[in-house]
Amino acid sequence: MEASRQYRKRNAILDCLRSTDTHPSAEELHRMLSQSHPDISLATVYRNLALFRKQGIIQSIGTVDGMERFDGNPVSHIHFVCTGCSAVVDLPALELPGQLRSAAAETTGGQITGCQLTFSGLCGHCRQE
Amino acid sequence: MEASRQYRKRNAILDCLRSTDTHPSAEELHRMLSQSHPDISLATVYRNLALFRKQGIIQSIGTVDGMERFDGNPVSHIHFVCTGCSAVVDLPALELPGQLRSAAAETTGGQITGCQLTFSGLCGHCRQE
DNA sequence: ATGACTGCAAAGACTTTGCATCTTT
DNA sequence: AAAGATGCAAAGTCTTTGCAGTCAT
Repeated sequence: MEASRQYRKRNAILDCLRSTDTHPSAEELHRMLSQSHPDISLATVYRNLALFRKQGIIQSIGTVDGMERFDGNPVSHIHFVCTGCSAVVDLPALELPGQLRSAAAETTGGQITGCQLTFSGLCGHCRQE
Repeated sequence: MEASRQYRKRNAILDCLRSTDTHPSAEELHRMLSQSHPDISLATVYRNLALFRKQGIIQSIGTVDGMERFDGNPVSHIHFVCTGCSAVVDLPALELPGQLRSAAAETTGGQITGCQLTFSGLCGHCRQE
């Protein structure tokens, strides 16, 4: 399709982020993309990540070890960050009580637009070392 | 007292952080301290914040607008971040259900050492603009 | 003297931006 | 021709670090 050709790299970035659960940084994403798109620029990755976030189709889960980490799933959910290897994993089985969110909304005046819950600790792999 | 003279600035930094509820960045803290300690260096602020955090007597509440923000209260608690002015405030009335934490511990293998919950939205002041 | 803390400036790391180029319409 | 996307390199920010100087023991 002609129309999509203009966005080949943009789409590749989004697809790549969506196809992984490692919550990569821009640089990690760039490294992953380099295999299929050897000429992709790190600046393009940064630019498109910023665009996607502005569009609300991805989310940033904050800074780990000085690097911003991204999640292709824009829906708020709970994460676990390993303090040893900086891995970030989803905890899909857990959910924040809606009551807590509404309590926060009440306290702050009713304008909660986002929330982020992150647990931290040593992952199973790092625990063995 | 002689012994404390060596730590005058270190203590001043900790006191300053503990005496505010604005969750300042290193630079904001430095600005605040400049009034009472005109010769204090930004590097000293950074160095001591890193030390305090390693000691566990303060905590970082993450990066807001590219700058790390600190909390003189080392006990984990819930925060609200304004997406307009980047203000960070405590929500002391709220508490994370212990059940959620234990569920996370179970899922990850029992090694949860920290957690951080942050709500975001527009603060009352920014809402009026 | 020795160990510890600090200021200053340089270095480092991550991210953003300007500009020319290339592609698509 | 016009609009949009990208690569490259430079610039920008926040943070850390090396080193010399100072203070306390």
